Amino acid sequence: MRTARALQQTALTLFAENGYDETTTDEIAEGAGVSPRTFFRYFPTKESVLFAGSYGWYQTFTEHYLAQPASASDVEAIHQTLVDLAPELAKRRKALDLYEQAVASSATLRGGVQDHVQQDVATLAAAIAQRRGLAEADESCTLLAAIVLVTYRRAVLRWLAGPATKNPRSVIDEELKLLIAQF
Amino acid sequence: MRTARALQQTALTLFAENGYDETTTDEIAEGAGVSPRTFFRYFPTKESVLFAGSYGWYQTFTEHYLAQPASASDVEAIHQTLVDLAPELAKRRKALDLYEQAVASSATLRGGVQDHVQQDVATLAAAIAQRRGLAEADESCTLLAAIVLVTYRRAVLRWLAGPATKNPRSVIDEELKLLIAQF
DNA sequence: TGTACATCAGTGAACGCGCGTTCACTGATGTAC
DNA sequence: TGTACATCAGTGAACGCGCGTTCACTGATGTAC
Repeated sequence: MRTARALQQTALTLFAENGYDETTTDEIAEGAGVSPRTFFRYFPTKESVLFAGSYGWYQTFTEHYLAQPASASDVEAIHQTLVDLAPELAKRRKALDLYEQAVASSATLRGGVQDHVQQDVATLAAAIAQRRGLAEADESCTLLAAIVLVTYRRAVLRWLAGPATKNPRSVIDEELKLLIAQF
Repeated sequence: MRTARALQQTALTLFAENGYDETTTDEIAEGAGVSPRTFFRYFPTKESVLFAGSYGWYQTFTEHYLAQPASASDVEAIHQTLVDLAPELAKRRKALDLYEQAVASSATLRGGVQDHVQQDVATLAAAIAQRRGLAEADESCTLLAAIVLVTYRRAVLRWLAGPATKNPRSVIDEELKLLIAQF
């Protein structure tokens, strides 16, 4: 497992520095101090080394979301949940920054990200449905989930683009405010 | 140019039928009745054969959008514009259907689509800014553009999933209604 | 009308490259008795 | 304490595959004069 971690770290750094397409699996293996063949012992594809271990975020989202007071509207509850989780986000800033640099470097990766986002939309939609007292997510829940994720992702990218000292909370507040003001 | 068209048509059909990753450039060339080498005379990459010629939509969008009455809100004006262009959309249903089947078959393609969507977001944001009397798009314009495109893409996919006889307008109306009801 | 030349769509062959697979191996660590 | 065996991380070599490139060519069509 130490080797797997080393491969992931090396890959993340090289992808961010030199670009995903410009980085070969051989280079990653070399950087991690193992033979080229060993890479494929741990990761079935080149892409999977980047996405491994990026789960769990939206599970904790669901927990916090369902704990919001019933008096809050859906959008208010989502907003408050994102604010609750902002400190957690701040902790992961460095890794997220490398990750987004890697993603920015390659259309292939953006495809993979999109697939993960679709998963997250489904998770979020299920949480919204549950809070609304529905058995399962309908089109309305899914639409809201998709919109929220677009907005949230924008907030994260804007936060990463700014100074490292800035709190993510203020960007999240601002983005949500912009969202509500559209209607 | 006849050859280019033949390659595009063949590619679209093969991608939709057998999947993008499972289709080789050699097969496309063979289907179009030319040698394998000829494919790369017309398209620099395999991906580009799918995206070639999918421009212009958002230019006509901008025209119609700016012609909406000033009394309409941004969202109302966008809604009306999409309704205006619905017949145009209906005409292209067959091609769009194949295109979306192809996209659904491959993560690589979804990456390319995402890049095009980002272009469209910028175009749309510029149009919104213009209608608002701004010199250039600010964060608010870009956010609205991104949200609208997510919503519109959902509408198109839902329309394609339904019976071929159905008018896209009703799905667009419904989706926009769902959007507004969230706030 | 005929000759010379230019242009341009399409071809053939060979190759580089990087991902991912297959098969058989080494060498360290642990476990049974 | 020592021997036999199992397990498992990591390796080496060779290969298939498909994208995309490079270089030199053919053969049809058009144009100049």
